[in-house]
Amino acid sequence: MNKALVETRRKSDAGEKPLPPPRERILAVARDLFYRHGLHTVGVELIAEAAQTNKMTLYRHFKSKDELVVAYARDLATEGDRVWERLAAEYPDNPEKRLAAWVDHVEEVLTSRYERGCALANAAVELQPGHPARAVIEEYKQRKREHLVKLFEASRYRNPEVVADEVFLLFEGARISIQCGGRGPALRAVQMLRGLLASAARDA
Amino acid sequence: MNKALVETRRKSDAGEKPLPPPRERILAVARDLFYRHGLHTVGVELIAEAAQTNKMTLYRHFKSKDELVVAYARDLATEGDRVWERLAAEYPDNPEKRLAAWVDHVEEVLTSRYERGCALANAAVELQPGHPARAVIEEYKQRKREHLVKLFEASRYRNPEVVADEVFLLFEGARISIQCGGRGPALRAVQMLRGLLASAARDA
DNA sequence: TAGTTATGTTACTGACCGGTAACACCCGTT
DNA sequence: AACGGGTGTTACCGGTCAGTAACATAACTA
Repeated sequence: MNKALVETRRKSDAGEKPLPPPRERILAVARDLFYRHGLHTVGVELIAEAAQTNKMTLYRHFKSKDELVVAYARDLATEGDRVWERLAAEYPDNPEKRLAAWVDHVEEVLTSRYERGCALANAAVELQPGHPARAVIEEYKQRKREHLVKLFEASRYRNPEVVADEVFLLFEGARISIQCGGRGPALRAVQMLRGLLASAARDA
Repeated sequence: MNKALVETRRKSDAGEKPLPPPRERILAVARDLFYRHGLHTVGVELIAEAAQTNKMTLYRHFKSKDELVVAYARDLATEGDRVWERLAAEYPDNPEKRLAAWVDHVEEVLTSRYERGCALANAAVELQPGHPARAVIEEYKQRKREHLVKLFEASRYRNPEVVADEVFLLFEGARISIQCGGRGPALRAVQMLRGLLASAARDA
């Protein structure tokens, strides 16, 4: 009995829903494994098998492991961007509500039981300075900060850049602290954020 | 000509100062290389050679690479503890000055050109949850937070735990952000810290 | 000087991992 | 029915790396 037959039957059998294309499966698995175990400890073969495929197919979609890592980073970055798009769509004319909704989102992230820090920051730690994925990561973080600055501007905070940086640092600190500093400080970050939004100086 | 002779002569020659014992050299080199390039990308052989010794001697002092990593973490942790001891010795009766001196120290760290994030946090990112070095790291971060809490208590801040957490998170966020978010927010962290110390509610 | 301990040297193993070749197979299209 | 693109399978290469064995040599001590 050929393994290929088994897999194939699985795909075309009536009861089973068809799998997404291999590239998507690989990226999905990479997101999970890279995040949970780190980039260096997870091999391509493991990813391929967990994605119910094999190394060859993986290498037909990604020229190298490094490129898979870049795709991984891009995937995370676009997902992060989508959060901001969603917030903008939900509250197109109310930056303050958008801000509050963002904090709610932050709360969800920080209280998730699976939180192991920001996946992009973790990846940056593991990658040499010249690695192509680092550009993706740094651009994303820049965008994120810019989103915050604009939101504070639109909400008429008096020092939008300063407040944005403070919020940015609190969030980043909270995420990294969950991994190695205990949950205590991180859980308090949310109420700090809310307090900061409420008390920072604003123009009328 | 034997390489051993060269090394030996180097040690006993008049002009050259004697090297510290191998274990110290290895740890010193490990600190440098692990920090700059990460735990996984640096091999034991590279460390041994950079420490002007060899793999065998390394393995006579450290049972395994994992144990070397633990020693590395311990080394970093004790150095961090020494900062607090130094501050306590310099200002034994003035917690406010100790706090200000700590912020000065933070400023030095954050503005160093070689900053690549907190070495212990970076290590935690690279290590599986069960790794023995993680306990070292987590205990250190706990101690650090406790130091801050006590300092804020002694300085009669009204909510020492809250302020300590905020300061802690700002610092952690700043360090990680230097690596992947640009220096902008991180550099602003110091003035935020000073502002926070000045404006937080206090008794008396 | 003899003996012991720490270190240097060389060479090796065994495992893992990134990446590739060659071929067989399935499926949709024409 | 023939074709072609995407996929599965197996086996392999070359390199790297953690860890060890065995022996030689230095440094220290009694």
